[in-house]
Formats: sequence, C-alpha cells, structure tokens
Amino acid sequence: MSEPIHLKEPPRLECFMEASQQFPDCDPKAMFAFTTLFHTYDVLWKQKCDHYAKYGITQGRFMIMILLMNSEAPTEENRCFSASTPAELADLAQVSRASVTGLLDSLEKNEFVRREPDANDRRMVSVHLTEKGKAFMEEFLPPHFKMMNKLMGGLKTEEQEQLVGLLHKLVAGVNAYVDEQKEKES
Amino acid sequence: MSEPIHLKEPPRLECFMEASQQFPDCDPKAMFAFTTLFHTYDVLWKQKCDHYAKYGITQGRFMIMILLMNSEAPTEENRCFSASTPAELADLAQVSRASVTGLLDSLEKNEFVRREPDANDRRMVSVHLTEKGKAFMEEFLPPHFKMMNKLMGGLKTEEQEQLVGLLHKLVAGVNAYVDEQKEKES
DNA sequence: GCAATTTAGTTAGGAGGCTAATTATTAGGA
DNA sequence: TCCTAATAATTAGCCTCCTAACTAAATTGC
Repeated sequence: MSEPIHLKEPPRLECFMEASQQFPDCDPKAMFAFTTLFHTYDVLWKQKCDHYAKYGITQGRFMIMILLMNSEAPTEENRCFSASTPAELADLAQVSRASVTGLLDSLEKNEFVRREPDANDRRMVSVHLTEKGKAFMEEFLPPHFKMMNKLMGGLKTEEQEQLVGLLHKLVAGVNAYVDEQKEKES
Repeated sequence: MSEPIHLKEPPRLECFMEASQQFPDCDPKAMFAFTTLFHTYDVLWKQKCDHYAKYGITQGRFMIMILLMNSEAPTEENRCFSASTPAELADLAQVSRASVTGLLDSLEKNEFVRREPDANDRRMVSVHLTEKGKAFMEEFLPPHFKMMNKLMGGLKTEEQEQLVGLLHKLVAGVNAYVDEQKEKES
C-alpha cells in the first residue's frame, strides 16, 4: 500500500458511460460513486494535512498522541482505546512496529512522549504523554474540532446521519466480498 | 502530505460524545461521519491495492497508464483527459513532475510506455503506451471493473446516487471553507 | 535446568512520494 | 544580437511508510 494518487478533477459520469461501451464490465454509476468517494476523501485529507502542518506535526504523530491521551484518560468510561506499548499502538493504528519506533523517536525528540522500561518484562517499554505533550494536545484539539465542523458543514446533521448509514452499508458489502474471496482461496 | 494512517476500528459515536464533554468544540455526529468516511475509504483502498499488486503494478503506475490510454483513444468523444507529456500527466494526477519521472522510468523498464523526443521543442518528451502496455490494460481492466462492481455491491443503484449527492454537497461545503480561508489570508 | 521457540523492540535497507537544485532549450527585451 | 527569464525534464537528497533481519528477554518442553 502506497500513498494514493488522485486526479485533480475526477472523471465525469459520461466518461464511464463511454468506457462501458468498450468494457461491458464497467458499471458507470458504480464507478462514478467510487471515484466521487475517493475525491471527497482526498479533498478532506488535504485540509487535514494542512492543519497538522500548521502545528508542526504529522497525522501519524497525532494518531499516536491521541491514542496515548485516550488511553490515559482519568475515568474508565472515557477510554475508547487502550494502548501503552509500541506493539499495542501499532496494532490499533494499523502500522508496523518499525513505524511506531520511528514515530516515537520523533515524538520523544520533541519531548511530547517518553518511553519507560517495564518493571516486570524487560523486553517491554511503556509509552506516556509528557506534560508538554498533553499541553500540545490541549492547544491543538479545539481548533482541530472547529475545523472538522467547518469541513462537515456542507451537510446538515440528518444528512450526516444518512451518509453514515450509506457508508455502513457499503462497508458491509465490501466485507462480504472480502469474506467470499477468502473462502475461495481456502 | 504523507500516507494516511487509519485505525483498525474507527471510534464509535459514544467516544466522540465523551470527548465533547471535555472539548465543547467536538461535534460528535460530525466527527463520527468524518471518521466513517475515512474508514470506508480505507477499506476500499486496501482492496484496490491488493488488486493492483496481483497484477504487479501500483496505483500510481496504473494512473499514468489509464491517462495515456484515454488520451490516445481513437475517437474524440471517448477522451476525457488529454495528456502526453510528463508535465501534463503530473498536472492531471496531482503529483510532482519528479514523481512522474520515476513512474515513467519504472513503466519504461516494463516496456509498458515509451518516451519520444518532441520534434518542435527539444525540451519536451511525449509519452505513449506500447503495444505491450495496451495489452496489459486490456487484460487488467475487465477484472478491475468486476471487482469495483463487487466492492460497490452493498449499495443499490439509487443508494449509490444518493451517496454521490451527499458527497457533492459535502465537497461543496469544503470548497466554501477553503475559499473563506483564502480570503482571510489575503 | 537448559535448549528451542516465541515475543518486544529496534535496526537496515527499499519504495515512492516530496522539494530544491541542475541541465538543456526556448522565448523575450534592450 | 545577445543577455536574461522562463520552461521541461531530470537528478539529488529527504521523509515516512514498509519488510526482513537482528538483539534481548521470557516462555516452553524435554
């Protein structure tokens, strides 16, 4: 998996209709929905990246910090995730352990996190946000949430809910396809 | 812009409702819609990447080839894009010219494309699909379209249209936000 | 009790994006 | 005309992901 490349302007429906004449397997409306989804993602992602850059971090470093912040939440019902070791962080964030090592190195250089040896198992390390890291997040998050509201502002709350419903159906379909493929292989 | 990192399981709505108590700027439903969109993208992207890998290419190389293929379409109404130089390809695919150079190098090594010097302007190069490249695309595309249909199969045609409508509204909102930001800067 | 396996984390090297600098060529203005 | 600007493509070097190999520590099984 490499970094995705997206067209400046996604193809119009007519393009896929032309393509379907040469390739009967091409379903124009399915293709159009797919590329529209990818384009939407791309537009949102660019804004998010710009915002991270303004604060001098990357999405990867932010991900580690938000996971740590949540894992260290004072009351249990506030914790959605639980990760304090590099292995747990890698598992939650779906990146390799080697990548987590790199992310932690850079965060440690900024003094946003610190590694602590585990007393019971000397192979392990536990990772914690420093005061400086917590202060950064307290400063970063409010404008982050404000921007997210602006980005989603094109849709009313009911429309957002409708969108979520459609996306869940879509993901369910993909999962069904994946399971089907797995069965074929075995 | 780096490669995005996505959580294995996106946070549930409840997590954002908790977060909104600590951070009043957090709109749980907006955040949930946003992360659901990103998760959906991620799931689709993984499947696409796997499919590319099966045929030994990457999404970037495919993008160059499909742009060239379309630009060389025999009848004009079939052409949605028009790109034959590295600069035009870079502009359409939204990547740097340096990246296009790299993509063309690897495609040329596979003999899928060839560079030709421009007769009028000796700074320029025009890029063309080879017969081998065309044959590859003829073989690659039908199963590609079939897979896309499967991936989008969770949604009926009307639901796909509904999704597109919502996404267009969302993108329009983002564009409005971007314009607003630009005005602030100037 | 100790060799073999497993596990945690790091290191080494590769891929593919990026920006900035470089080379070659063309275009423009005094 | 000739010097300066701009333009097309490439090269060099950086970043952050990846996989595979490695080190150290814990666990398992005879």
